[in-house]
Amino acid sequence: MIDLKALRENPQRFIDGAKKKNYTPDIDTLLKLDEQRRALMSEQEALRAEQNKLSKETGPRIGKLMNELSLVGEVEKKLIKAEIDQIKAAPAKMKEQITALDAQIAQIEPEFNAILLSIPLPPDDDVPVGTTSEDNIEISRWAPEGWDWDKSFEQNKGFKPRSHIELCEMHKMVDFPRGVKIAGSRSYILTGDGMKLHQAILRYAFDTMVAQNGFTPMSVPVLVREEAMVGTGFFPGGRDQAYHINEVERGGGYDMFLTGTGEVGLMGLHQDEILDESQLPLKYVTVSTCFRREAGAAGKDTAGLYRIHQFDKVEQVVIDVADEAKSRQHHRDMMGFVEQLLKSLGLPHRLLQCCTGDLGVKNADMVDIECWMPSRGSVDADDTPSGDFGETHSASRLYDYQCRRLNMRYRPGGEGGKGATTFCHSLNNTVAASPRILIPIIEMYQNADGSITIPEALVPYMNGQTRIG
RNA sequence: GGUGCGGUGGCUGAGCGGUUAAAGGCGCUCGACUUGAAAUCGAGUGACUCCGAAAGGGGUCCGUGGGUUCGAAUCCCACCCGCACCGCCA
Repeated sequence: MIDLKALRENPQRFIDGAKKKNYTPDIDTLLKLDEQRRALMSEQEALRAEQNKLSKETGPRIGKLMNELSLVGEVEKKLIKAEIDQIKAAPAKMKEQITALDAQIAQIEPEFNAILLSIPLPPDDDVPVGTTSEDNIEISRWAPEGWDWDKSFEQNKGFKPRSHIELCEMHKMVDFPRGVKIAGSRSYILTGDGMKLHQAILRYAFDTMVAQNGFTPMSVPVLVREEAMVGTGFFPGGRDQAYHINEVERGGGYDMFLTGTGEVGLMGLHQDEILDESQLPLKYVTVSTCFRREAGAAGKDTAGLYRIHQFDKVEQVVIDVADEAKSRQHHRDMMGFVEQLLKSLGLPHRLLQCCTGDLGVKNADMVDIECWMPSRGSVDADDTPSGDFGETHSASRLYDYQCRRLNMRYRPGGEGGKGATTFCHSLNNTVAASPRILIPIIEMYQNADGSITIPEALVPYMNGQTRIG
């Protein structure tokens, strides 16, 4: 959520920001509603103040009279009752007005909140302006020794690549038909070495974050309440992307949603808390199953392990003080951890600075990391794919947008600090999402005969196995 | 699923119709004592929001939402969450 005060002071900044991101929130209406709402509220507050003052004066008086009532005779009783009624009349009138104002405010509120929640965080000024992912800008790329970016896979390796789909079938690593039989389109079953490799990469990524990079390991719920989805900024915008467990319809108290990333659980941890500055930064890592409806992606990437409804992901999250420089440093660090991991796996990859149009509501800045996937890209006359990058990671910097929604604050000023409570900054980044990351691993480590060499770093996680097929 | 109890400030915990933003304790801040520290003593210390340059003032908040009442943390209803015991299942 954006800062309403900041919006009042400088609406243009948010109008421009939304435009750069290709969003069209009705900011004018919001400002109007905000003004109306505040006018009504201060009117109501004035009445309340008067009411409070009055009841402070008359309250004890009524109490005293009520007491006397039981002690006196019939004649006095009548007199006292009359006095009580008189005293009661004044605040009763005020109550009517207050209730009426209440109703007016309640009428404004739903639209007001809906617009406020939908206003995107303006992108940072150093984020390139653009409309689609086409406008993203490559920052850097890396490949292991022996890989020449100017040459095709065949020229590099001396043989034509097989796609991960072919390779998985060859070695019985994935059973697509049965996955579809059980769970429908975009479903799969990892089998044998496929499942082993999947577990190996997840465990390797997770262990690295914990043991080398100092992250605290956590488990998280993947079935969550709506508040967690709204709080982390995925709702209302991304409602279509989440599976919805309709518990209310069958008599339950509330509906639930399957999370599309461990970020929801990790960020939800400290919802509504005031943290001690000395606790920060919090660095969490989790591995969780992720669910995505892929609504709107019909017909896109239908084959293989690239775009699927369910996968597992190691996710890193950092929560720290509201300091832009620190946030930027965390962002770099978190990307560094991924690069380190990809280098240790020998996977060619690049960093892409996402343009404003590709950011989504909650990000001020986002960098995607893409691995080279030989089976992607265009196909030549010979039916050989050109290879292309495929997104495997996404590193987001959100300032306080998410923590504001989650009401996650800290007290600045050192131990037990005395400063005004401040919303934290948050960041998140993928560490490894599998099976998608199996695509570059399998395809880049294939040999001419179709066998697959296990990347050295994963061998310990494969019980010493060095080869598939 | 059944029964019982409970959800109050950064934490703990009292209050159970008006004098309650809410005792006490812990924590924290400042001060005194001390060579320094600990201990001790004294003072202070909720969040959010509106108006204001500030000083200051107003309002809201005792799980959430309704209701009763002139007035609700306190009474009533619904829901959410937690704990204990029983039952059932792993």
